[in-house]
Amino acid sequence: MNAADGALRLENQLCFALYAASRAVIQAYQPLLKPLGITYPQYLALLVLWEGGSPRVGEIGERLDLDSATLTPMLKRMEKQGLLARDRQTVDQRQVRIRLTPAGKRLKSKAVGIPHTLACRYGAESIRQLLGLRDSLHDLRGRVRAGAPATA
Amino acid sequence: MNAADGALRLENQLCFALYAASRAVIQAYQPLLKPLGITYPQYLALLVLWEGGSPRVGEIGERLDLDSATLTPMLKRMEKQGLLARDRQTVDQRQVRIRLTPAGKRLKSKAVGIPHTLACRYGAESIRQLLGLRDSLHDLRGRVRAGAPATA
DNA sequence: AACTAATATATCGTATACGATCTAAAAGTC
DNA sequence: GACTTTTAGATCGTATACGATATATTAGTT
Repeated sequence: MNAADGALRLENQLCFALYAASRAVIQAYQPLLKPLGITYPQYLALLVLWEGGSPRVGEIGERLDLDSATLTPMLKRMEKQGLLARDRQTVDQRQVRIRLTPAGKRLKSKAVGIPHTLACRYGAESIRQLLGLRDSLHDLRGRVRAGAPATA
Repeated sequence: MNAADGALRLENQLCFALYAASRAVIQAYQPLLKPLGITYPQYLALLVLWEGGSPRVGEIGERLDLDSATLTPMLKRMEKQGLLARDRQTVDQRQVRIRLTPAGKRLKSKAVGIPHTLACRYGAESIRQLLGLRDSLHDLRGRVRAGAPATA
């Protein structure tokens, strides 16, 4: 019943609110992604690829904040599903470019309705609120990451 | 370049803002949790246990939104580390109660400073903003979960 | 009491995450 | 040009998540 109890209470933690909300939203995507045969992280990778171009593994990683330890196996699974191809470059043989197959490109048309469907499921009073929340989260991420390097 | 492109742009997605911010914040916890020898989900379970009592696996799961498939292995790891004990009840042999060992209780004193340290790392202009963000996230989680049952 | 339904965990399989390390190739240096 | 450093991915080990199923036990029904 001391002061620390309030500070350590689960529901008071911003981190838990984030963790729980993130998982809840990802679960809300499941019924929409299952018909497409993809997982939520795969959907994020496809969002990057649908924007065009043939990014390298590392470029996708920069967008999603994921490293090759996560991306390489995931991209290989997507390759096996026929959604994309992984081409090791000849100019710089360290690099691997990712490009969508026709099947991967076709999925985009099936996905266009997803953001709107989810926006409805968010059930917010106003879109503006959701946009504000989104921007606050991007800000928070930036501040937390900025504070990360102990050498700064 | 049609309207759908904006809707499918990665940075426009609230879900991605959540996903990325959640992972960034969890990573910010790592340097603080490593000295305690625990992971972030284990820290969340300890927050529940430090509140007192000997909750069942399912009760911890209700608080954290996690099921036994995730909790049972995690709690077993924590048991092996000597942080807690898993007692199958004799009254109802299906139930397993979790109670902290002295070592598990001692960890609390090492953790009391963590929320404050993180609050600083969030680098927000005001605490009020962070509290507002936290509450918005809890609201969002409630709305998304409420919309989940397709039979409702 | 025998049978059925519901409940509480546990287990299994698959897919992330991520720190640490490995490998190969490119870049920089003397 | 041989040597060192850096870089891009890949691999390994461990720890979550979570849908699906299994197991054991209790509750409910007739």
